[in-house]
Amino acid sequence: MSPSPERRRELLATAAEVFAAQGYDATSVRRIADAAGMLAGSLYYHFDSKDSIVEEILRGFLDELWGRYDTVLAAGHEPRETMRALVTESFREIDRHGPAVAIYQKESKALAARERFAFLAASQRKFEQTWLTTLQEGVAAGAFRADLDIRLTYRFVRDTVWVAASWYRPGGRHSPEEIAREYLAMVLDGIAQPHHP
Amino acid sequence: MSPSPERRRELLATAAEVFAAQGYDATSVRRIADAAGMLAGSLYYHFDSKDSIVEEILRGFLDELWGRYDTVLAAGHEPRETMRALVTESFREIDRHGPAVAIYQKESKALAARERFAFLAASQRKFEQTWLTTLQEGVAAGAFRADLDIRLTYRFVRDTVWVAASWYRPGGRHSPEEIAREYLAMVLDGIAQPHHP
Amino acid sequence: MSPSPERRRELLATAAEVFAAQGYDATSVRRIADAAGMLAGSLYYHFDSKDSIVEEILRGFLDELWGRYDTVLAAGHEPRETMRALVTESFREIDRHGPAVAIYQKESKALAARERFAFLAASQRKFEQTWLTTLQEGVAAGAFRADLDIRLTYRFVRDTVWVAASWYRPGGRHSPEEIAREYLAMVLDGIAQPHHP
Amino acid sequence: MSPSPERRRELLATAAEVFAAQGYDATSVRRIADAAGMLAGSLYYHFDSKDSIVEEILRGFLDELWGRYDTVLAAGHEPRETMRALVTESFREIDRHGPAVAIYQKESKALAARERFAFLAASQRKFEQTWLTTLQEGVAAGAFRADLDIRLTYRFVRDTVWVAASWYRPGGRHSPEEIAREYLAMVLDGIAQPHHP
DNA sequence: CATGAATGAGGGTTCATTCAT
DNA sequence: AATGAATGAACCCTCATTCAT
Repeated sequence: MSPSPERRRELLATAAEVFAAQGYDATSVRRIADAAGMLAGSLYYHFDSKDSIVEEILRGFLDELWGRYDTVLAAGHEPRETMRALVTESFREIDRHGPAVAIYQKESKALAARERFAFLAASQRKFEQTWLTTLQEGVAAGAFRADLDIRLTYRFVRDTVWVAASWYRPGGRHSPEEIAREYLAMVLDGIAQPHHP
Repeated sequence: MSPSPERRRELLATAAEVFAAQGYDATSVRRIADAAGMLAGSLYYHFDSKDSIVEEILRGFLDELWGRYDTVLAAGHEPRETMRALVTESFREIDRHGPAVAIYQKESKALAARERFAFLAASQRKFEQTWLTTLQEGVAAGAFRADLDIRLTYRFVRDTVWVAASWYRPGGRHSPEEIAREYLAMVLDGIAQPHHP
Repeated sequence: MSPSPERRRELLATAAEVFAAQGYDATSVRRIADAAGMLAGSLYYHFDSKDSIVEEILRGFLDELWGRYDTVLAAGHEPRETMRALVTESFREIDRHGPAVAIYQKESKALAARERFAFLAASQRKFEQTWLTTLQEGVAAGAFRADLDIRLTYRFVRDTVWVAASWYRPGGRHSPEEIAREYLAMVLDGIAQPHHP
Repeated sequence: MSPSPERRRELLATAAEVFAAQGYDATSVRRIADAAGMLAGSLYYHFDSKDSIVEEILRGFLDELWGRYDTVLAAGHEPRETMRALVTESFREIDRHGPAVAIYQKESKALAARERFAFLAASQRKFEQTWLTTLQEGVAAGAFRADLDIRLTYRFVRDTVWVAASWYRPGGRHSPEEIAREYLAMVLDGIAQPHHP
């Protein structure tokens, strides 16, 4: 539609930041336009609607994420390594597209109920499948404890990873790889001192 | 203020469910009134404003929660037991007031910026203090690994616990105590099989 | 309707004060009820509606006023004395029912357009008639200047008298009779020093 | 703010007429929009709020008025001439901005209590100062009667001048200068035939 | 590309009024 | 006589969206 995809990308980045900071419903189109240095009406030259803006933000994020996830999964690692790679890619995604992830984390549940955002529900199902499979295979292979409640563990893992988007700031003290390592250490081996009485 | 606290409590429960399901900003006062079987204007006989409704929901939740937390902390357990008790109380609170916790989890960041909701920021600081202290004492006592990044661990723990409010349904397959146990097993001892190569 | 006319009169006095202080439209029924120490709905035991309250206030004021005016007019004084008596009665009315007069002064123009308040327009016409006649007779009798613009003078006189209700406080430094005397001195003989060059 | 001051001025004139006719509180924003041939919401493209509309109307009126008053006062006339000039300017202002003056006359007392409209109270104080000084100097110079009650006279003069806005119609039988002359004749020399027994 | 001006729906809220108790 | 609770209409205002320029 618009002849300048760069301007589009700039506007999407601006919108994502505002959406992430204030919430989708609480953010007015005018607020985004202000941040972009234009009038509200002018945004409609670039986008069809407010909905289409979040949609594009979320699709962009999920497309990129699944590109990386699929590469990881196609590599056919053993479960522990698969988990490590998925978690690392997730934190990298937070590093690259923090606002988009924050929007996904906060708004996707409400948005997914609407037809336009059915892709969110689809992605979520695929996500769940991926993790459940990985965890099950890990248990089967003896890499993970045999007494794990797989669904519960999946939920904990999923939430902790994404919720990091709400506090992570790029360029801060920890690189995404460091955070991933720390997180995996906690989840895999626990925070308790092993042979403590 | 209003001499019928029962009706108030009913209305607060109704409002909490709607807020939790749709988000605070996306929920109109009319929507709440519908769910309560009355007209929008009638809500204003019981409450001053939409803001005052969430405020009361959140204050009620935090007051009860801190009552229990303070009891735990006053008991002077060793760090591992303190952690166990705090996590268990948290899941119990989710069991009792799921919607309130979900609202807290999703909206408190945006709300806390407003003067009216300064108590949210205060509670958050106290929360952080409590966990950081518990973790530090645990490390000092040799109960937790010496190489923990305390702040990072705090964030992971905090988020995973509260985010459970978004999927937990009371009366489901798992009691809050079971979920707490499972969660603690994961966080304390990890999900990895201990002596796996 | 109500078996206690005293309570009614109290309530009317209270309402008149609030209406005078804040304006009819800006005053809510609840505000009046607050001032009377009851709930808004309870007022409807005594009165049919908000309109009926002002109506009763204004009718009471005009009935009393016209009672006095009619007595003055029936006395058949010469024009100057008639004017003096009318002005004095007006300031006495302000002294007795200041709030009612203030309401009349501020709201009657807007209210008079409505059928229910047609008596206001009727009173205004009678008022105008009375003053025009008095002034004309005064001119004819040589008591007032021959070159007066009667209608203009009527308007000035009418407005200045009633507008005093907006600042007059009973029990203040000036009695209504004093104010009337001062006012008449100004209007009849002017404020200028007679033989000033 | 808005780059089309003409439209703004048109809308302000329309709003002033409606406010003057019905009263500020009794006038809905929708009513103004109707009179302007647009929808209620559209007014908010031009103005921040209903309050800001009256504010701009009243500020415009007072700014212009004080511009003229200050010129008169700076000329250093003798008291009688000052009074004549002030009254004449007042009626001219009514001629030019009748609705604004009518709003000022009817609503300023209630509005002045609010912080936003503090400039009304300030103007009123300056107004009072100006008239009291003029009258006092007139008495001192022997131009006005020595036995005048200055404050009382000020109130009468102030009210009669402004209250004329409630009946004056531009383009009618009397020019503002004629009305001023008639008014001054009454106030200065009285309406009584001088040597009447 | 962007603006200026408007629309129409819906937002939170207030209010006069009603009525069973 | 008065309360407690509710109604329904209207209020001021915000918002996503449109479109001629």
